[in-house]
Amino acid sequence: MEEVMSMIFHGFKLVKELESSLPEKAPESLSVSLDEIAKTFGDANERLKIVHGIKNSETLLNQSKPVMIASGSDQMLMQIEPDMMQEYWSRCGGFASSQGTEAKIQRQFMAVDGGGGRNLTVAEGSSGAGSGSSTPMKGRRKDDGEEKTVFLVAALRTGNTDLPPDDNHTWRKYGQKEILGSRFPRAYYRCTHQKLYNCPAKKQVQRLNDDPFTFRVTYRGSHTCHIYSTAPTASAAAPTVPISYAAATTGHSVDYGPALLDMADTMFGSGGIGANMDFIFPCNDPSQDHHCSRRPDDGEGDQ
DNA sequence: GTCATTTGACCTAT
DNA sequence: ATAGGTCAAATGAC
Repeated sequence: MEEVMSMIFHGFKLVKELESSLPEKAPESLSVSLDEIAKTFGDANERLKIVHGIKNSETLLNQSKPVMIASGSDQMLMQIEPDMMQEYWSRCGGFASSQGTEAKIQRQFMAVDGGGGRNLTVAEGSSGAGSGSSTPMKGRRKDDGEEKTVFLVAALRTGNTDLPPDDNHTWRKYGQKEILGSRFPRAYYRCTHQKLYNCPAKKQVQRLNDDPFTFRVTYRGSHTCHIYSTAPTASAAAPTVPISYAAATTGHSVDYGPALLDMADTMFGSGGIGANMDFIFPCNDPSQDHHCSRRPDDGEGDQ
């Protein structure tokens, strides 16, 4: 299994390298790079199937509820189980939204995919690249050009089901509102360190109408805080839920196999889109600024 | 006492 | 006018 993980992370590394050199990439060279990336994930996929005796990844999707990740700007795409989400959170310490070059790469893959791939979800809106504005304006509308990333995240099925999975950032709830046409209210969170570090990161959490066990989590803005904290996500309302526990209590598989398989499948194995690595492994990207991911023993509030 | 959550009011975009 | 997003006082937990 570690070998598969290694292959997949190597694939991500290749994607990152491609991303950074994209502007000056010749078409031939680009094609070679894409082939290499596709082969890496394809190999990982095949290896997974061998290791887990998997014949048809579709059946896995019926066994474990995935997490969908989408970009509000570019209508995309990813489906990952909660434990995988935790994995990349922990590796990257945060998330970032697409903009600029990454968005271009993404669109290229959208074209390759033809838009007919399975496991796709369409994110709301079509807002452009984020402005990162921290203008203290009340009641600003959701599609005002600020960057936005949408996740569909499986809720816990036992314990406190009101909590979305931990995302390695600390949030303070500042509002809740009934939304027209929605059975469930939308909760508004901002970064715990908003005041102290003027961190503009925010997120909204809302249950889906047709699936109360799935949260739609919308992230806006980037973390600019450079502090770690211990408070649990979305909630000081409950004790910190260990990552593994969160995954286990969802009733979903805690085995990386199916998750990685599907990830690879989605991206490359079955016409997936896949170049949106910045949604999934945004780390090492100097243009992104998430530094306030959680660390076990540091308490830092803003009040 | 400190800090997070709740919730009604307010502000702004549509 | 309405809906979505935010503020801030009240409240509760620790």
